[in-house]
Amino acid sequence: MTSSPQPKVRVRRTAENRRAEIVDCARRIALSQGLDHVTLRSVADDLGVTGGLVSHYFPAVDGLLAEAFGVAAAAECDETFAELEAIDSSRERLATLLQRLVDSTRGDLSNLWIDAWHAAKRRPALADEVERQTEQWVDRLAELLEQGRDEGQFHTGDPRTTALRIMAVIDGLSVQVTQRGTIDYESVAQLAFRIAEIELGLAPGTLD
Amino acid sequence: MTSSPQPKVRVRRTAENRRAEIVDCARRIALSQGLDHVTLRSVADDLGVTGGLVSHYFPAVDGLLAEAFGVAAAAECDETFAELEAIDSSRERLATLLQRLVDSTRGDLSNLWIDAWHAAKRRPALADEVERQTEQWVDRLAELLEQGRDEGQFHTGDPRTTALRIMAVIDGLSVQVTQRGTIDYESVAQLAFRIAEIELGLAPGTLD
DNA sequence: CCTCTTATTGGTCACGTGCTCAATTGCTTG
DNA sequence: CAAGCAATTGAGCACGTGACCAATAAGAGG
Repeated sequence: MTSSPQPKVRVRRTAENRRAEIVDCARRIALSQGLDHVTLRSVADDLGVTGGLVSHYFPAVDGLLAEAFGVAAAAECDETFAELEAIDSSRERLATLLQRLVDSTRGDLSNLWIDAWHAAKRRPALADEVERQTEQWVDRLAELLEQGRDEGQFHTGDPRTTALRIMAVIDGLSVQVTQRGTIDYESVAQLAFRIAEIELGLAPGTLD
Repeated sequence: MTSSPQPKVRVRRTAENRRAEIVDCARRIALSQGLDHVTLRSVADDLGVTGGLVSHYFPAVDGLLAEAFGVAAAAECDETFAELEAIDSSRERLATLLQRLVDSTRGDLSNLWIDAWHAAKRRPALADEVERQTEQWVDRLAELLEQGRDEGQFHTGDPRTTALRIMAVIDGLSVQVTQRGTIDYESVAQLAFRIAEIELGLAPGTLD
């Protein structure tokens, strides 16, 4: 029994919807298979459309990669800080933040960031987005620290510098988890808490 | 004036020599243009030979990448620790080591490590080499710390854990310098010294 | 109902990648 | 000097990539 030649059912969407769908698909692929696997054809195939259509919305892949990375990174950042709003104490907000960033199940995101650091060298749009998302994390963390300082819970000279340092440790941690899995992970994860405590003049163990 | 058809002057080398030459060329390209640019043809062209010849010595590029990265990383590690041998005090040895790792002119190496972290996901041989080189750094640093502890200069529980943490900060620093250049670099660089001092029970500023 | 915009197709092009292989040619050894 | 081994060539294959473009049809507006 041969199927009768199916008359192409073209689903025609609004430009807005289609574009969003493409970005979301790219984001999903980036998180599950790596940023390298986000390609005109992989996205098109996944969506059941033509490569040319993806090209229509994103004349250069660079733009698609940038946007896919952007939404993925921004989503994590937004979610994380949204969770914190329910917490009263600045100290506990920071503790929760670190706890989340140190979670070894964050592997997908860690991998994504490493992919982005690597690919950004030859993709200007992605490089811009990486910088933007990095700024976002540092700024919001610095804001949290400043708030805690104003409440008298933290003692830090420049909140931004401290935020920068904490994020640098998180980056090192990302490398750790992607390269060696969870081996030796605890040892390094504790470093994040320790450095935060020291930078903020807190007693050891305050943030665990 | 057209040059007369040069009768192919084939330079025929011993297998050993040629192999070493190939690896060295790959290393050079990896450091100057990134690991991605190390390809059968790029190496072959640089050497004035055929792609097939490179393939002859390295049946799979994975192996070539691994070896190129290996020699580059090992060279830095060896040189670094060789420099330290002339120094008497463990404390000064560590200070010099950190000073060197924190140097922002280390950009080529930082880039190489990031390339390697990224590519290792799909290249088993490279992944092994990355692990090996990482071990190498951690082990030798741990050895230095242990020695210092025996001399009564450092106070650390587990030297290996401390070494792991210091190297994690260096990794974070590598990301910093490759992504944002030297902006905010000093702030993060100091973190390396600070964390080392704290882990080893040294007074702040001892290592600068 | 007709028209016009544009989302969408399908096919193609040029390029770079890793890898293969038979055919050469230089060197070494008997 | 002859023979054989192995370094080296040169050409080609299969594949995946980003990009391009003319043709088509769905939907919106007059």
